[in-house]
Amino acid sequence: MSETAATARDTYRHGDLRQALLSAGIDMAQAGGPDAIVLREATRQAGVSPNAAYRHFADRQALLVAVSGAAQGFAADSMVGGRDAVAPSGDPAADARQRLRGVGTGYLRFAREQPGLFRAAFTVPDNLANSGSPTKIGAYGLTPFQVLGGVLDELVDAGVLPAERRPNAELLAWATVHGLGMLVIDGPLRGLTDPVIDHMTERLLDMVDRGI
Amino acid sequence: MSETAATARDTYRHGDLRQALLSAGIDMAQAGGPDAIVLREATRQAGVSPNAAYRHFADRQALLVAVSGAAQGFAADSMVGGRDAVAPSGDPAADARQRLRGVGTGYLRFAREQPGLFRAAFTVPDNLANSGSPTKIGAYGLTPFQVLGGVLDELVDAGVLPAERRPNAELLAWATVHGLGMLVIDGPLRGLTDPVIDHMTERLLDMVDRGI
DNA sequence: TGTACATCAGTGAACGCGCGTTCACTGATGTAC
DNA sequence: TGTACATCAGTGAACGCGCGTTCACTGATGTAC
Repeated sequence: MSETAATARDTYRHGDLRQALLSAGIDMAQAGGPDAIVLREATRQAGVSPNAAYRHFADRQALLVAVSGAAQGFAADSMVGGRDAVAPSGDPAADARQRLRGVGTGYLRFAREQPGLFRAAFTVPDNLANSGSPTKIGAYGLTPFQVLGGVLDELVDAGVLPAERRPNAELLAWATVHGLGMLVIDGPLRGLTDPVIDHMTERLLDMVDRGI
Repeated sequence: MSETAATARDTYRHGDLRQALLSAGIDMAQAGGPDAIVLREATRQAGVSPNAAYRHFADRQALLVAVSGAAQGFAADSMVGGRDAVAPSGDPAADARQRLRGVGTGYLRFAREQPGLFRAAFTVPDNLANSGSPTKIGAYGLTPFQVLGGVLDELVDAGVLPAERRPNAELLAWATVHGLGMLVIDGPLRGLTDPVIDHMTERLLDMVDRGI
Protein backbone atom coordinates (compact mmCIF):
# COMPACT_ATOMS: atom_id res chain seq x y z
CA MET A 1 0.00 0.00 0.00
CA SER A 2 3.01 2.29 0.38
CA GLU A 3 6.48 2.11 -1.06
CA THR A 4 8.57 4.22 1.23
CA ALA A 5 12.25 3.42 1.20
CA ALA A 6 13.46 3.09 4.76
CA THR A 7 17.05 3.21 3.56
CA ALA A 8 19.14 6.35 3.77
CA ARG A 9 18.97 8.72 0.84
CA ASP A 10 22.00 9.67 -1.18
CA THR A 11 20.65 13.08 -2.07
CA TYR A 12 20.25 16.01 0.31
CA ARG A 13 16.71 16.66 -0.82
CA HIS A 14 14.27 13.84 -0.33
CA GLY A 15 12.20 14.33 -3.44
CA ASP A 16 8.71 13.78 -2.15
CA LEU A 17 8.87 13.84 1.60
CA ARG A 18 5.27 14.83 2.08
CA GLN A 19 4.06 11.77 0.23
CA ALA A 20 6.58 9.56 2.05
CA LEU A 21 5.38 10.79 5.44
CA LEU A 22 1.77 10.28 4.40
CA SER A 23 2.51 6.74 3.24
CA ALA A 24 4.28 5.99 6.50
CA GLY A 25 1.29 7.41 8.39
CA ILE A 26 -1.06 5.22 6.40
CA ASP A 27 1.06 2.17 7.19
CA MET A 28 1.03 2.98 10.88
CA ALA A 29 -2.72 3.60 10.92
CA GLN A 30 -3.22 0.36 9.08
CA ALA A 31 -1.30 -1.49 11.75
CA GLY A 32 -2.71 0.20 14.82
CA GLY A 33 -5.33 2.81 14.07
CA PRO A 34 -5.03 6.58 14.35
CA ASP A 35 -3.36 6.48 17.78
CA ALA A 36 -0.50 4.52 16.28
CA ILE A 37 0.44 7.39 14.00
CA VAL A 38 3.75 8.70 15.35
CA LEU A 39 5.38 11.67 13.72
CA ARG A 40 8.94 10.68 14.62
CA GLU A 41 8.42 7.18 13.31
CA ALA A 42 7.18 8.58 10.02
CA THR A 43 10.37 10.60 9.62
CA ARG A 44 12.40 7.54 10.55
CA GLN A 45 10.72 5.49 7.84
CA ALA A 46 11.36 8.28 5.38
CA GLY A 47 15.03 8.38 6.37
CA VAL A 48 14.87 11.98 7.49
CA SER A 49 15.49 13.91 10.70
CA PRO A 50 12.51 14.24 13.07
CA ASN A 51 11.91 17.93 12.55
CA ALA A 52 11.93 17.69 8.77
CA ALA A 53 8.28 16.71 9.01
CA TYR A 54 7.40 20.26 9.97
CA ARG A 55 8.19 21.46 6.48
CA HIS A 56 5.16 19.55 5.26
CA PHE A 57 2.77 19.22 8.18
CA ALA A 58 2.02 21.87 10.77
CA ASP A 59 1.99 19.26 13.51
CA ARG A 60 1.09 15.67 14.25
CA GLN A 61 -2.62 16.45 14.00
CA ALA A 62 -2.16 17.68 10.44
CA LEU A 63 -0.60 14.37 9.42
CA LEU A 64 -3.43 12.57 11.13
CA VAL A 65 -6.00 14.55 9.17
CA ALA A 66 -4.22 13.72 5.92
CA VAL A 67 -4.11 10.02 6.76
CA SER A 68 -7.78 10.10 7.71
CA GLY A 69 -8.65 11.64 4.37
CA ALA A 70 -6.72 8.99 2.49
CA ALA A 71 -8.38 6.26 4.53
CA GLN A 72 -11.80 7.67 3.66
CA GLY A 73 -10.80 7.40 0.05
CA PHE A 74 -9.97 3.73 0.48
CA ALA A 75 -13.33 3.21 2.17
CA ALA A 76 -15.09 4.84 -0.75
CA ASP A 77 -13.26 2.55 -3.15
CA SER A 78 -14.37 -0.50 -1.21
CA MET A 79 -17.96 0.71 -1.29
CA VAL A 80 -17.81 1.24 -5.03
CA GLY A 81 -16.35 -2.24 -5.35
CA GLY A 82 -19.24 -3.75 -3.44
CA ARG A 83 -21.77 -1.78 -5.42
CA ASP A 84 -20.36 -2.74 -8.81
CA ALA A 85 -20.11 -6.40 -7.90
CA VAL A 86 -23.85 -6.86 -8.37
CA ALA A 87 -24.79 -8.15 -11.80
CA PRO A 88 -27.61 -6.17 -13.43
CA SER A 89 -30.84 -8.15 -13.60
CA GLY A 90 -32.80 -5.88 -15.90
CA ASP A 91 -35.19 -4.90 -13.13
CA PRO A 92 -34.20 -1.36 -12.09
CA ALA A 93 -35.91 -1.57 -8.70
CA ALA A 94 -34.28 -4.87 -7.77
CA ASP A 95 -30.93 -3.64 -9.06
CA ALA A 96 -31.06 -0.44 -7.03
CA ARG A 97 -31.84 -2.40 -3.89
CA GLN A 98 -28.99 -4.80 -4.56
CA ARG A 99 -26.61 -1.95 -5.22
CA LEU A 100 -27.44 -0.36 -1.87
CA ARG A 101 -26.70 -3.71 -0.26
CA GLY A 102 -23.45 -3.83 -2.16
CA VAL A 103 -22.39 -0.47 -0.80
CA GLY A 104 -23.08 -1.68 2.73
CA THR A 105 -21.20 -4.89 2.10
CA GLY A 106 -18.21 -2.96 0.78
CA TYR A 107 -18.25 -0.67 3.79
CA LEU A 108 -18.27 -3.57 6.21
CA ARG A 109 -15.65 -5.47 4.25
CA PHE A 110 -13.38 -2.47 4.56
CA ALA A 111 -14.04 -2.25 8.29
CA ARG A 112 -13.18 -5.88 8.81
CA GLU A 113 -10.20 -6.14 6.45
CA GLN A 114 -8.66 -2.81 7.38
CA PRO A 115 -9.80 -2.04 10.90
CA GLY A 116 -6.91 0.33 11.54
CA LEU A 117 -7.64 2.41 8.48
CA PHE A 118 -11.36 2.22 9.15
CA ARG A 119 -10.85 3.77 12.54
CA ALA A 120 -8.49 6.35 11.11
CA ALA A 121 -11.12 7.22 8.53
CA PHE A 122 -14.19 7.51 10.70
CA THR A 123 -13.17 8.29 14.23
CA VAL A 124 -11.37 11.56 13.92
CA PRO A 125 -9.73 12.30 17.25
CA ASP A 126 -10.61 15.92 17.78
CA ASN A 127 -12.99 18.51 16.54
CA LEU A 128 -10.79 19.39 13.61
CA ALA A 129 -11.29 17.80 10.22
CA ASN A 130 -14.92 18.78 10.13
CA SER A 131 -14.09 20.66 6.98
CA GLY A 132 -15.70 19.88 3.68
CA SER A 133 -13.48 17.03 2.55
CA PRO A 134 -10.47 18.19 0.58
CA THR A 135 -8.75 14.86 0.00
CA LYS A 136 -11.09 12.20 1.28
CA ILE A 137 -11.62 11.09 -2.27
CA GLY A 138 -10.76 7.62 -3.50
CA ALA A 139 -9.66 6.36 -6.87
CA TYR A 140 -13.13 6.96 -8.27
CA GLY A 141 -13.14 10.58 -7.21
CA LEU A 142 -15.93 10.14 -4.68
CA THR A 143 -16.26 10.39 -0.93
CA PRO A 144 -17.97 7.59 1.02
CA PHE A 145 -20.92 9.89 1.57
CA GLN A 146 -21.25 10.54 -2.15
CA VAL A 147 -21.11 6.85 -3.04
CA LEU A 148 -23.88 6.11 -0.58
CA GLY A 149 -25.91 9.08 -1.76
CA GLY A 150 -25.64 7.85 -5.34
CA VAL A 151 -27.30 4.52 -4.71
CA LEU A 152 -29.99 6.16 -2.61
CA ASP A 153 -30.78 8.40 -5.58
CA GLU A 154 -31.06 5.28 -7.71
CA LEU A 155 -33.59 3.90 -5.23
CA VAL A 156 -35.70 7.01 -5.61
CA ASP A 157 -35.42 6.95 -9.39
CA ALA A 158 -36.47 3.31 -9.43
CA GLY A 159 -39.50 4.14 -7.30
CA VAL A 160 -38.37 2.04 -4.36
CA LEU A 161 -37.65 4.85 -1.92
CA PRO A 162 -40.34 7.53 -1.58
CA ALA A 163 -38.83 10.90 -2.42
CA GLU A 164 -39.96 12.41 0.88
CA ARG A 165 -37.77 9.93 2.71
CA ARG A 166 -34.70 10.64 0.64
CA PRO A 167 -33.30 13.69 2.47
CA ASN A 168 -30.55 12.63 4.86
CA ALA A 169 -31.32 8.98 4.29
CA GLU A 170 -27.55 8.55 4.05
CA LEU A 171 -27.34 8.92 7.79
CA LEU A 172 -29.75 6.05 8.43
CA ALA A 173 -27.95 3.56 6.23
CA TRP A 174 -24.57 4.80 7.32
CA ALA A 175 -25.25 4.57 11.04
CA THR A 176 -26.46 1.02 10.66
CA VAL A 177 -23.42 -0.44 8.98
CA HIS A 178 -21.04 1.81 10.89
CA GLY A 179 -22.39 0.52 14.18
CA LEU A 180 -21.91 -3.11 13.27
CA GLY A 181 -18.43 -2.36 12.05
CA MET A 182 -17.41 -0.61 15.23
CA LEU A 183 -18.94 -3.21 17.52
CA VAL A 184 -17.21 -5.95 15.62
CA ILE A 185 -13.71 -4.52 15.29
CA ASP A 186 -13.45 -2.45 18.46
CA GLY A 187 -16.29 -3.27 20.74
CA PRO A 188 -18.01 -6.00 22.68
CA LEU A 189 -18.79 -7.99 19.54
CA ARG A 190 -15.12 -8.48 18.77
CA GLY A 191 -15.26 -12.16 19.61
CA LEU A 192 -17.82 -13.05 16.95
CA THR A 193 -16.70 -15.54 14.34
CA ASP A 194 -16.55 -14.62 10.68
CA PRO A 195 -19.57 -16.72 9.62
CA VAL A 196 -21.67 -15.14 12.37
CA ILE A 197 -20.62 -11.67 11.29
CA ASP A 198 -21.41 -12.52 7.67
CA HIS A 199 -24.84 -13.72 8.67
CA MET A 200 -25.55 -10.68 10.83
CA THR A 201 -24.42 -8.44 7.99
CA GLU A 202 -27.04 -9.95 5.73
CA ARG A 203 -29.75 -9.58 8.34
CA LEU A 204 -28.71 -6.02 8.99
CA LEU A 205 -28.95 -5.20 5.29
CA ASP A 206 -32.34 -6.92 5.20
CA MET A 207 -33.47 -4.61 7.94
CA VAL A 208 -32.28 -1.53 6.11
CA ASP A 209 -33.90 -2.77 2.92
CA ARG A 210 -37.22 -3.14 4.68
CA GLY A 211 -37.05 -0.11 6.87
CA ILE A 212 -35.29 2.73 5.13
CA MET B 1 -20.50 11.08 39.96
CA SER B 2 -17.57 10.38 42.23
CA GLU B 3 -16.66 11.75 45.59
CA THR B 4 -12.97 11.14 45.88
CA ALA B 5 -11.18 13.37 48.35
CA ALA B 6 -8.14 14.83 46.64
CA THR B 7 -6.84 16.03 50.01
CA ALA B 8 -4.19 14.13 51.93
CA ARG B 9 -5.33 11.43 54.29
CA ASP B 10 -4.60 11.52 57.99
CA THR B 11 -4.56 7.75 58.32
CA TYR B 12 -1.91 5.43 56.99
CA ARG B 13 -4.45 3.13 55.43
CA HIS B 14 -6.71 4.66 52.84
CA GLY B 15 -9.86 2.78 53.64
CA ASP B 16 -11.21 2.04 50.20
CA LEU B 17 -8.47 2.74 47.72
CA ARG B 18 -9.80 0.42 45.07
CA GLN B 19 -13.07 2.30 44.95
CA ALA B 20 -11.27 5.64 45.02
CA LEU B 21 -9.10 4.67 42.05
CA LEU B 22 -12.11 3.41 40.18
CA SER B 23 -13.98 6.65 40.82
CA ALA B 24 -11.01 8.65 39.64
CA GLY B 25 -10.82 6.49 36.55
CA ILE B 26 -14.50 7.07 35.84
CA ASP B 27 -14.00 10.81 36.21
CA MET B 28 -11.12 10.76 33.78
CA ALA B 29 -13.00 8.62 31.26
CA GLN B 30 -15.94 10.95 31.59
CA ALA B 31 -13.74 13.89 30.72
CA GLY B 32 -11.70 12.37 27.93
CA GLY B 33 -12.65 8.80 27.11
CA PRO B 34 -10.69 5.64 27.82
CA ASP B 35 -7.38 7.06 26.60
CA ALA B 36 -7.59 9.73 29.27
CA ILE B 37 -7.42 7.17 32.05
CA VAL B 38 -4.02 7.65 33.66
CA LEU B 39 -2.96 5.41 36.49
CA ARG B 40 -0.69 7.95 38.15
CA GLU B 41 -3.37 10.60 38.03
CA ALA B 42 -5.79 8.23 39.71
CA THR B 43 -3.37 7.74 42.60
CA ARG B 44 -2.83 11.48 42.78
CA GLN B 45 -6.57 12.08 43.10
CA ALA B 46 -6.74 9.43 45.79
CA GLY B 47 -3.88 11.07 47.67
CA VAL B 48 -1.68 8.02 47.48
CA SER B 49 1.73 7.17 46.06
CA PRO B 50 1.81 6.03 42.41
CA ASN B 51 2.66 2.41 43.06
CA ALA B 52 -0.07 1.93 45.65
CA ALA B 53 -2.43 1.32 42.75
CA TYR B 54 -0.77 -2.03 42.14
CA ARG B 55 -2.24 -3.40 45.34
CA HIS B 56 -5.66 -3.21 43.70
CA PHE B 57 -5.14 -3.40 39.96
CA ALA B 58 -2.65 -5.60 38.14
CA ASP B 59 -1.86 -2.81 35.72
CA ARG B 60 -3.37 0.13 33.89
CA GLN B 61 -5.36 -2.17 31.64
CA ALA B 62 -7.06 -3.72 34.64
CA LEU B 63 -8.26 -0.31 35.80
CA LEU B 64 -9.47 0.41 32.32
CA VAL B 65 -11.48 -2.80 32.25
CA ALA B 66 -13.06 -1.90 35.58
CA VAL B 67 -13.99 1.58 34.38
CA SER B 68 -15.41 0.13 31.19
CA GLY B 69 -17.59 -2.21 33.18
CA ALA B 70 -18.90 0.59 35.33
CA ALA B 71 -19.60 2.69 32.25
CA GLN B 72 -21.59 -0.16 30.74
CA GLY B 73 -23.63 -0.17 33.90
CA PHE B 74 -24.41 3.53 33.48
CA ALA B 75 -25.41 2.88 29.88
CA ALA B 76 -27.77 0.14 30.99
CA ASP B 77 -29.33 2.49 33.50
CA SER B 78 -29.93 5.09 30.81
CA MET B 79 -31.55 2.48 28.60
CA VAL B 80 -33.84 1.38 31.41
CA GLY B 81 -34.69 5.03 31.99
CA GLY B 82 -35.69 5.49 28.37
CA ARG B 83 -37.71 2.29 28.37
CA ASP B 84 -39.64 3.13 31.52
CA ALA B 85 -40.40 6.65 30.37
CA VAL B 86 -43.10 5.38 28.01
CA ALA B 87 -46.58 5.49 29.51
CA PRO B 88 -48.53 2.23 29.05
CA SER B 89 -51.35 2.60 26.55
CA GLY B 90 -53.11 -0.68 27.21
CA ASP B 91 -52.16 -2.04 23.82
CA PRO B 92 -49.36 -4.57 24.45
CA ALA B 93 -48.09 -4.48 20.87
CA ALA B 94 -47.89 -0.70 20.74
CA ASP B 95 -46.33 -0.62 24.19
CA ALA B 96 -43.63 -3.13 23.29
CA ARG B 97 -42.74 -1.14 20.21
CA GLN B 98 -42.57 2.07 22.19
CA ARG B 99 -40.43 0.44 24.83
CA LEU B 100 -37.92 -0.69 22.22
CA ARG B 101 -37.80 2.87 21.00
CA GLY B 102 -37.28 4.01 24.55
CA VAL B 103 -34.28 1.75 24.96
CA GLY B 104 -32.75 3.17 21.81
CA THR B 105 -33.46 6.69 22.95
CA GLY B 106 -31.82 6.02 26.29
CA TYR B 107 -28.78 4.53 24.61
CA LEU B 108 -28.34 7.54 22.39
CA ARG B 109 -28.98 9.96 25.20
CA PHE B 110 -26.16 8.33 27.13
CA ALA B 111 -23.87 8.55 24.12
CA ARG B 112 -24.56 12.23 23.68
CA GLU B 113 -24.57 13.26 27.33
CA GLN B 114 -21.61 11.15 28.40
CA PRO B 115 -19.50 10.64 25.28
CA GLY B 116 -16.37 9.88 27.28
CA LEU B 117 -18.06 7.16 29.31
CA PHE B 118 -19.84 5.88 26.23
CA ARG B 119 -16.51 5.35 24.51
CA ALA B 120 -15.05 3.78 27.62
CA ALA B 121 -18.01 1.42 27.75
CA PHE B 122 -18.16 0.29 24.17
CA THR B 123 -14.79 0.68 22.57
CA VAL B 124 -12.60 -1.54 24.67
CA PRO B 125 -9.02 -0.90 23.68
CA ASP B 126 -7.65 -4.39 23.35
CA ASN B 127 -8.80 -7.91 23.04
CA LEU B 128 -9.18 -8.33 26.77
CA ALA B 129 -12.48 -7.74 28.49
CA ASN B 130 -14.26 -10.14 26.22
CA SER B 131 -15.13 -12.05 29.34
CA GLY B 132 -18.66 -12.62 30.43
CA SER B 133 -19.36 -9.33 32.16
CA PRO B 134 -18.48 -9.41 35.84
CA THR B 135 -19.32 -5.83 36.78
CA LYS B 136 -20.92 -4.30 33.72
CA ILE B 137 -24.15 -4.19 35.62
CA GLY B 138 -25.98 -1.00 36.41
CA ALA B 139 -28.20 -0.03 39.28
CA TYR B 140 -30.94 -2.29 37.98
CA GLY B 141 -28.67 -5.32 37.90
CA LEU B 142 -28.72 -5.64 34.13
CA THR B 143 -26.20 -5.30 31.35
CA PRO B 144 -27.04 -3.20 28.28
CA PHE B 145 -27.39 -6.38 26.28
CA GLN B 146 -29.90 -7.77 28.76
CA VAL B 147 -31.99 -4.62 28.78
CA LEU B 148 -32.20 -4.69 25.00
CA GLY B 149 -32.96 -8.40 24.98
CA GLY B 150 -35.79 -7.84 27.42
CA VAL B 151 -37.74 -5.49 25.22
CA LEU B 152 -37.15 -7.69 22.20
CA ASP B 153 -38.71 -10.56 24.13
CA GLU B 154 -41.67 -8.32 24.83
CA LEU B 155 -42.01 -7.70 21.10
CA VAL B 156 -42.17 -11.43 20.48
CA ASP B 157 -44.67 -11.95 23.29
CA ALA B 158 -46.85 -9.20 21.90
CA GLY B 159 -46.78 -10.81 18.48
CA VAL B 160 -44.98 -7.94 16.83
CA LEU B 161 -41.67 -9.65 16.15
CA PRO B 162 -41.86 -13.12 14.55
CA ALA B 163 -40.15 -15.63 16.81
CA GLU B 164 -37.86 -16.83 14.02
CA ARG B 165 -36.38 -13.36 13.81
CA ARG B 166 -35.72 -13.06 17.50
CA PRO B 167 -32.34 -14.83 17.78
CA ASN B 168 -29.54 -12.28 17.83
CA ALA B 169 -31.94 -9.48 17.01
CA GLU B 170 -30.08 -7.55 19.71
CA LEU B 171 -27.22 -7.07 17.31
CA LEU B 172 -29.40 -5.45 14.66
CA ALA B 173 -30.93 -2.88 16.99
CA TRP B 174 -27.68 -2.33 18.81
CA ALA B 175 -25.60 -1.75 15.70
CA THR B 176 -28.07 0.82 14.46
CA VAL B 177 -28.08 3.10 17.46
CA HIS B 178 -24.42 2.48 18.20
CA GLY B 179 -23.48 3.65 14.75
CA LEU B 180 -25.36 6.90 15.03
CA GLY B 181 -23.86 7.48 18.45
CA MET B 182 -20.31 6.96 17.26
CA LEU B 183 -20.73 9.03 14.11
CA VAL B 184 -22.19 11.86 16.13
CA ILE B 185 -19.78 12.00 19.06
CA ASP B 186 -16.56 10.85 17.43
CA GLY B 187 -16.97 10.81 13.70
CA PRO B 188 -17.77 12.87 10.66
CA LEU B 189 -21.25 13.71 11.94
CA ARG B 190 -19.88 15.55 14.93
CA GLY B 191 -20.93 18.91 13.56
CA LEU B 192 -24.64 18.13 13.46
CA THR B 193 -26.86 20.33 15.59
CA ASP B 194 -28.93 18.88 18.41
CA PRO B 195 -32.30 19.27 16.66
CA VAL B 196 -30.96 17.50 13.59
CA ILE B 197 -29.61 14.66 15.71
CA ASP B 198 -32.94 14.41 17.52
CA HIS B 199 -34.75 14.19 14.22
CA MET B 200 -32.39 11.61 12.79
CA THR B 201 -32.74 9.57 15.96
CA GLU B 202 -36.49 9.39 15.45
CA ARG B 203 -36.10 8.39 11.82
CA LEU B 204 -33.53 5.80 12.75
CA LEU B 205 -35.88 4.28 15.30
CA ASP B 206 -38.65 4.35 12.69
CA MET B 207 -36.42 2.34 10.44
CA VAL B 208 -35.70 -0.24 13.11
CA ASP B 209 -39.38 -0.43 13.97
CA ARG B 210 -40.25 -1.19 10.36
CA GLY B 211 -37.33 -3.38 9.53
CA ILE B 212 -36.33 -5.47 12.49
C1' DT C 1 26.00 30.76 -21.46
C1' DG C 2 27.90 31.91 -16.89
C1' DT C 3 27.55 33.68 -12.45
C1' DA C 4 25.36 35.73 -7.92
C1' DC C 5 22.12 34.99 -5.00
C1' DA C 6 17.63 34.13 -2.71
C1' DT C 7 14.96 30.33 -1.35
C1' DC C 8 13.73 26.86 1.52
C1' DA C 9 14.14 21.58 2.31
C1' DG C 10 16.65 19.36 5.25
C1' DT C 11 20.19 18.91 9.67
C1' DG C 12 21.82 18.40 14.61
C1' DA C 13 21.07 19.04 19.14
C1' DA C 14 18.31 19.73 22.71
C1' DC C 15 14.00 20.73 25.70
C1' DG C 16 10.48 19.29 28.91
C1' DC C 17 7.23 16.09 29.72
C1' DG C 18 4.83 12.43 32.10
C1' DC C 19 4.00 8.02 31.78
C1' DG C 20 3.86 2.80 33.57
C1' DT C 21 6.25 -0.06 36.36
C1' DT C 22 9.71 -2.25 39.73
C1' DC C 23 12.50 -2.43 43.96
C1' DA C 24 13.24 -2.86 48.79
C1' DC C 25 11.02 -0.90 52.60
C1' DT C 26 7.73 0.48 56.82
C1' DG C 27 4.22 0.58 59.83
C1' DA C 28 -0.90 -0.02 61.12
C1' DT C 29 -4.06 -3.69 61.78
C1' DG C 30 -6.21 -7.79 63.53
C1' DT C 31 -5.80 -12.38 65.14
C1' DA C 32 -3.97 -16.48 68.03
C1' DC C 33 -2.78 -17.70 72.32
C1' DT D 1 -7.76 -9.21 78.99
C1' DG D 2 -2.90 -8.61 77.39
C1' DT D 3 0.72 -9.53 74.36
C1' DA D 4 3.49 -11.43 70.11
C1' DC D 5 3.40 -11.62 65.67
C1' DA D 6 2.05 -12.35 60.76
C1' DT D 7 -0.12 -9.84 57.22
C1' DC D 8 -0.27 -6.76 53.70
C1' DA D 9 -1.68 -1.74 52.41
C1' DG D 10 0.88 1.82 51.67
C1' DT D 11 5.86 4.52 51.00
C1' DG D 12 10.05 6.56 48.63
C1' DA D 13 13.03 6.50 45.09
C1' DA D 14 14.22 5.37 40.82
C1' DC D 15 14.23 3.18 35.93
C1' DG D 16 13.83 3.58 30.94
C1' DC D 17 11.13 5.20 27.52
C1' DG D 18 9.80 7.85 23.53
C1' DC D 19 7.23 11.37 22.31
C1' DG D 20 6.17 16.26 20.02
C1' DT D 21 8.28 20.35 19.23
C1' DT D 22 11.70 24.39 18.91
C1' DC D 23 16.17 26.52 17.90
C1' DA D 24 19.80 28.13 15.05
C1' DC D 25 22.00 26.16 11.22
C1' DT D 26 23.60 24.36 6.25
C1' DG D 27 23.71 23.39 1.72
C1' DA D 28 21.35 22.03 -2.86
C1' DT D 29 18.42 24.10 -6.16
C1' DG D 30 16.67 27.21 -9.58
C1' DT D 31 16.12 31.78 -11.23
C1' DA D 32 17.46 36.76 -12.63
C1' DC D 33 20.64 39.20 -14.89
